[in-house]
Amino acid sequence: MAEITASRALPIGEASRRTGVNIETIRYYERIGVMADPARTQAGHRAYTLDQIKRLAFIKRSRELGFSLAEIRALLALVDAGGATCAEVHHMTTEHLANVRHKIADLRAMERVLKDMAAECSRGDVPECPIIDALFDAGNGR
Amino acid sequence: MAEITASRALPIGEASRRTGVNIETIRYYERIGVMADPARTQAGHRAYTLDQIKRLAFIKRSRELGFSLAEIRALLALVDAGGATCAEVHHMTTEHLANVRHKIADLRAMERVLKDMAAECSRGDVPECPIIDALFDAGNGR
DNA sequence: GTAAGACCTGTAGGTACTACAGCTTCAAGG
DNA sequence: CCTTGAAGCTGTAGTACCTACAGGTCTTAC
Repeated sequence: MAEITASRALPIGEASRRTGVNIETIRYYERIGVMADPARTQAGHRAYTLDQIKRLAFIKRSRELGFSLAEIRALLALVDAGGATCAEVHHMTTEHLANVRHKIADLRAMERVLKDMAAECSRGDVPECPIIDALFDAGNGR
Repeated sequence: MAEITASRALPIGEASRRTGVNIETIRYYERIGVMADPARTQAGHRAYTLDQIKRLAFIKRSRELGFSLAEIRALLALVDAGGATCAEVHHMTTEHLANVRHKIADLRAMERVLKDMAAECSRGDVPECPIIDALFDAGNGR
């Protein structure tokens, strides 16, 4: 539907549908300056070009990969400056990758402890619980 | 210092030092009702008992394991009610564990994609970057 | 006595949204 | 032509979990 290039300016609802980004979120991105202000119709409705929708999709994709809006802003600035060298982008990506790996390590440490705690629990209908004890004692044990 | 049991009421700074919880955070926990209001000195300074400090350590430990404050509130309510059955606590823990594992899976998916993107990048001093392309195209490709 | 440090309250900011309220505009049917 | 419902608009407030002031009081050590 509306695959013909003639459809130059799309309303926000269509932008949302095409990118999967919530309408309120699109307006939020505009407010904080991650998305440039789009053109407006006479009535004041936002009118998006296909390029702007591509940009929105870029943001979405980057968010899905865990980039912060600040990082995305920097990536887009690199793209816009034209002088986005591959090396710079690579640097940002590997930094972010290190971040993600750090988070994974943290979560895996949590996972281990939670698993062990749960394993020691009788699941019984009794008031004594080794999980609660563990939660209390770890603070003490230090 | 002050290791003798006679030290019954400790100021907030000492509570912070003993638990590793930031002073402002302790006050925040009090404000939102996760920590009960402590006794006060004549001057209005907070005076913590060792039990309250244990409770604070419990919250810290639980936060480190990724429990939300809402979950911690529920855990503490179970403890306080006295009827904290092991089964209930076990249920909350395994639910949270599932949550943690889900997050790990998400992050690992991110990690894979980021790693692959970075690997395809020449790191060169050139404006064409496969990372940027990937970020733009994935949104399109759907 | 005084000066540094610890404590107090209350408010604002940060991140990334989401959800209203209360209004205007557009599109289609009767 | 008019109405109705969907979609759009602005602006504000709420979510989670803190953190960081500002501007004051109190305690402690010299």
